[in-house]
Amino acid sequence: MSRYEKMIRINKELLRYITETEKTRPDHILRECYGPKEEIIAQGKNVFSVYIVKKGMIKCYLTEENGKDFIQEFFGEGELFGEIEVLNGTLSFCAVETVTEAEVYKIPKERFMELQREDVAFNLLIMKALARKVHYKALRHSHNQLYAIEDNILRLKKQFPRLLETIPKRDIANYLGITLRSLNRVITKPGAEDH
Amino acid sequence: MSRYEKMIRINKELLRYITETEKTRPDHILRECYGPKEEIIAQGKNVFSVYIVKKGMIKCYLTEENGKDFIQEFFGEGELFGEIEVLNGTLSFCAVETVTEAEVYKIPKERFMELQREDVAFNLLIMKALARKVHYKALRHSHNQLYAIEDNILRLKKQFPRLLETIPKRDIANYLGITLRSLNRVITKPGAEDH
DNA sequence: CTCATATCGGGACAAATGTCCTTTTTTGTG
DNA sequence: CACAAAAAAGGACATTTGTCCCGATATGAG
Repeated sequence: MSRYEKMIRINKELLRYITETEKTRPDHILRECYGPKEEIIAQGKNVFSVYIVKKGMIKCYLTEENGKDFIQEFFGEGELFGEIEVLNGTLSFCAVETVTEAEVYKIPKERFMELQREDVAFNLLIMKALARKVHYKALRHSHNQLYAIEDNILRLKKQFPRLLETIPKRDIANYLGITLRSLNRVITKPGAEDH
Repeated sequence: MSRYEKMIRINKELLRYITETEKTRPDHILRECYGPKEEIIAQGKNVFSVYIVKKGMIKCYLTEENGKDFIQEFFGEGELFGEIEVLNGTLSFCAVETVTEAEVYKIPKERFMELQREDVAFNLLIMKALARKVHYKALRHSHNQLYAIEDNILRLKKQFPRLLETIPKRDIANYLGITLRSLNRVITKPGAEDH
């Protein structure tokens, strides 16, 4: 693992905290359930709430003007989303869509901002979550850019051995910012023990 | 410009705030001056303070195990650094080094965390700064990955017309995660009016 | 001024990656 | 089951990008 975070992002601390908070002070903390492949946030639209994943896997991706998709992150338990747009008052620059069935906590933005001011512990958790995202993105971009596709795939498989059986190839390719063809070539390549 | 942020990051709001704060409540807000090409933070070391750029241009880059460098950001006036490591309690994953002469505000980490709790306005500014970084990195990574080198350079030149005369070629290449040779090829290429 | 050192520019070739297509397999739905 | 649609696999070729050079041109220290 070394210094790298797992491919599918999780945040146990935040999950624990929000679970607790929802039990003891459930004011305005909602819950929503989704089936697979449902869109939670659309690209280019207003974002009215901040979300924390309770269960399931969710992907966050953006479609470029040339039609290509790029997956920014896979969100797992405890991961946060929607906070960027709420904090900066911008439209969503990504689409957020479930991969598996999923359940999320949903906090309306006004309530979220209120919580930031009132609840110091929550505030710190959110700050840390943001800092982790920056850190993660920095390392990921650097790697993707500075190593060949093969190295990047090997790295992913080390972080997440069941990668190829769990996540559709197209998503993996979009996560790496490469074509499906290139992904297949590298996977099939002699020496790359599939399994 | 459209939805893209400038290449050299600035944060006027934060600069204004810290300037004001330093005047009226200068407790533990220090100032430091650097010449060009001085290292402010070393990769892999402890970070003891959070910094805000007062003046000058600073680069933030990381050296991969294969010896290649990747520039994460160019910091201009008001930009924040060191906060990731302080918040997460990790070692620096980047080196931070002045490009031009520069002056920075320096806040010891204990004082920074204290300010987070005490000063709601400052806290919100930092949260927003973090959210901006995530946003910026997301768009940048997506572009770099999904477009050809030529498009990426054109985009940079649109954001920052004096790019090629201001920043050394090697730095531009490291910022794009490409080789110097590839950069030169694209710049020289017929049709790419240099100027 | 002079030498050592960065920076710059580019030729020639190799390797990596993308594009375009076709085929097969799997999956989901009536 | 039958069919349409999605996912997977991969051939053939074009293009992009990297590697390894070498020479020219600044730039800075003594």
